[in-house]
Amino acid sequence: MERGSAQATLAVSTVIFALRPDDESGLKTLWLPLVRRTRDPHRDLWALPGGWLPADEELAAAAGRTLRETTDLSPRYLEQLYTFGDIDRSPGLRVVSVVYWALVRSEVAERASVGENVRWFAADQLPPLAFDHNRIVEYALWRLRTKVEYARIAHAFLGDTFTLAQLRDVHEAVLQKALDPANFRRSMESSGTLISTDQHVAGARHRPARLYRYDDRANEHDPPGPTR
Amino acid sequence: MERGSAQATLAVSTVIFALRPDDESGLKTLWLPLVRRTRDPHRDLWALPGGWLPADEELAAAAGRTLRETTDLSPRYLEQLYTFGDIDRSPGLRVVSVVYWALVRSEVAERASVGENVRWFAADQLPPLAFDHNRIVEYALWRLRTKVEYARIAHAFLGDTFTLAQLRDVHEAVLQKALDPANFRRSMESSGTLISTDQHVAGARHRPARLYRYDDRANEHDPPGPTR
DNA sequence: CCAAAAGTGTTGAGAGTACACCCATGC
DNA sequence: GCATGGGTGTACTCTCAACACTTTTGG
Repeated sequence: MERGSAQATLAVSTVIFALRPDDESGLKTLWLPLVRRTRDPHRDLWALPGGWLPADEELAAAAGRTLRETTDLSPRYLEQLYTFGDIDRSPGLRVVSVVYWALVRSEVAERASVGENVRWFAADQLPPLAFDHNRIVEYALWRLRTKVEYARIAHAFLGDTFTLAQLRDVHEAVLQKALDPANFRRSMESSGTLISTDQHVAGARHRPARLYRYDDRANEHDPPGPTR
Repeated sequence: MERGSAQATLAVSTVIFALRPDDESGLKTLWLPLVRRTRDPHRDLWALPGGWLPADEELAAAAGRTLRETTDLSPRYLEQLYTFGDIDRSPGLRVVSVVYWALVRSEVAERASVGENVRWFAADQLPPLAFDHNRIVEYALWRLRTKVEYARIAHAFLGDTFTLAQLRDVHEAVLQKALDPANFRRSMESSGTLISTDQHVAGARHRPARLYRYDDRANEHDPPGPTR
């Protein structure tokens, strides 16, 4: 097996999700940051953050780095999504992109740096993007919504402690449907991933809500993923 | 974004599963073909079939081609598994491998070509393999066993028509546990992926079993995968 | 008739859903 | 008090596992 002369080029891109209140409805929806391309191909179109893979950098590290470079944020969740490598996905050059998807904290994303060439978009109202990036985002959205282990995912959008209402808000925003508060409480309590604290949130004109914490030990068991 | 000088090299490998009766127990178990490395690194160790990615070949096509080259078989199922790219996974050279997993027909795999440098191994009794290939196979096994849409997968191991007992055998071999025939029948019948034929299999000293066919239309709906 | 697997019926446990209802707070 | 969301109780449906039972063949 000798390495052939004609080679494909390796890139790493990241789909970064955050939860932000919609400007009009106020409901929380999924947003993601895109970067404006400053050169051809697809100059001036919006695209996923990413870049060529340096030979001395791990794949996930490259994804996390481009995430920090474009948003000044650190990922709370980062996972490989898929590798896209269609021959004609980039004009002229054969580019194979290993795509990651990441979740970042909502509140932090509010004050995240946005410049002329970085902008946040509502995930389901994207303009036409460069390359096959619309398809990639669609697939990332599908993966997010059909992911079984919601526990880690929902937690990635929240702070260290949170109320069940906040957690339910996250689930509702991701799943795009209302959840019964009573049943949601029970299913969370029986999932074994939550630790109830003694703290409560006062200040609202109703009964104070108890604060919960995520149980990190819940991760130690099952995940037989590719990275161990 | 200029392409850096130091580049990683792209390879495509495939984990190929077939169902064969174990030599001793006679029970069906998962087997996979490996190729012996004829050069360094890891000369003489067994490894997954694969090779460098030609710039003019699609990823899945490269996976299917190496499958045919090593086994003379055509894949009945082929899906991208994961992309492995740890810096130190190959000594000396930075290699990023896009790994696919495939299923082939059991009976056909029986008479598949095996030479000095190709051999079939029981999937859960592998020797130490080259590179990180043990880890890759482990992950492929996990994906196979936790895959939700068993319909397509189990069908990939069978012929065009099959009895419910044969289909149940496949499920039992993959899941490594016995299934209740009555309940299995009902769950299959209600899944909407089977078409019952009027044919029956005679010759056994018990009631003849009806033959079923897989309903290809069942695939047209849901799959929002990365490839459309 | 007998063994063996095909195929049917029935039951109970558990998960998920809908919804009525009580609790504690700010105003 | 009253509105509001936090939190509890309960009944209903549906899925699934367990298993008794009937059917149809070969020997």
